[in-house]
Amino acid sequence: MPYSVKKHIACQPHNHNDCVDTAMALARTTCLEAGLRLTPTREQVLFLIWQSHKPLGAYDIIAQLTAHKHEGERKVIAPPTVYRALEFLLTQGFIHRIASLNAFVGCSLHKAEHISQFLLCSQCGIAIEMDSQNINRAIQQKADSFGFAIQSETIEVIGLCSRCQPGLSEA
Amino acid sequence: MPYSVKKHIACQPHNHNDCVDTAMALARTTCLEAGLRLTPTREQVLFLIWQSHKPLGAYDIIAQLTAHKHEGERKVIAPPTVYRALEFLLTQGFIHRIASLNAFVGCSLHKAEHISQFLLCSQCGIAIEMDSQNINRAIQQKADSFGFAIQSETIEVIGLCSRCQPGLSEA
DNA sequence: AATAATAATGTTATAATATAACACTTATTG
DNA sequence: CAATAAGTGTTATATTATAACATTATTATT
Repeated sequence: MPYSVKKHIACQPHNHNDCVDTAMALARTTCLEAGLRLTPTREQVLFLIWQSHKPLGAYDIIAQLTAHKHEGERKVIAPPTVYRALEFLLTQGFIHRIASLNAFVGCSLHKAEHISQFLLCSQCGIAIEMDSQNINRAIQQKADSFGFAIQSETIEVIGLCSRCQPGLSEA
Repeated sequence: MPYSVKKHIACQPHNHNDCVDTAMALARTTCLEAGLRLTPTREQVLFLIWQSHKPLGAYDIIAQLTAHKHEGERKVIAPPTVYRALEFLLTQGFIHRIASLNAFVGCSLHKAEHISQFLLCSQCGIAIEMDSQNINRAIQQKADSFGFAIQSETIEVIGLCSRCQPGLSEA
């Protein structure tokens, strides 16, 4: 691997618990400050999404919530419950929806904008969130040239991450 | 509207039959040269997609095929038939799938690459295909920096087209 | 604290999108 | 013309998402 290639945190060994903790803490703080309610359901859904290293489907979340329920609890989590939590988390910018995968992933940027730029590995499934001003500018420029007013963006680049390419397995 | 704003062909009054004819002719030629079969089903599906000014859902196509069948024909078009045709057309690059809409739209560029860049109007539904080398470069650059090998791209920018913005209705 | 208003969740049903599996037919090849 | 491959028909079902209405929990108001 060329020296100039930097590895995304998601592609390096790291203590993912820290990522999760940071994200959860940020969500709690943000909700507290904005007077929004990070209810147990919403918090659990956010946690499960963050804990996963890959984008998680809504029904995966349902399955995990059902599996992880406490002993003696009888409740079955139905789709609307999860989809409502997802909608809340999306609106707050805590997660992104990956349209090409019908799945959801934690937002690792602390911005309110509805811009979503991802590299998605077709082999291991990892999602690397980009934050490229060059991409933003290029898109803005092209949209301007058509008199098009941008509301939101879905940028999903499918390919092979550095770890999944033959001959690029070493750091 | 500022003078610098160019209008996409799709946003201008134009004889869309010409667009459709050109696209169909290109598909026929391409298939002929490549030894591929543009069967009646595939041709009909491509035609319906091109005829539509908005991205078309698979079940819209099924409905139209069923409605447009000739008198006396008894055949019911089932989902697999249409999805197979869609897969063929996608593979050949004759159409694109818009992931954020679960819909399909004709490819107005004559390139084999699996790059898909669209401006999608959230009001009128129009799909404007972009072909920006600046966007490509910016994405390629960012992908390179992560050692990520691009296979395909889904670039979908949602917003308001020039015709759907208040105060921008005149040419 | 009791009440009203609001927000969130539970529940049932169903809509919308997509594919698996196998049978059958049509086209192409040798 | 048989053998093979390619395409389609058919049935069933998987997957993703939402509508509609009842119930519970939270917050604000008397």
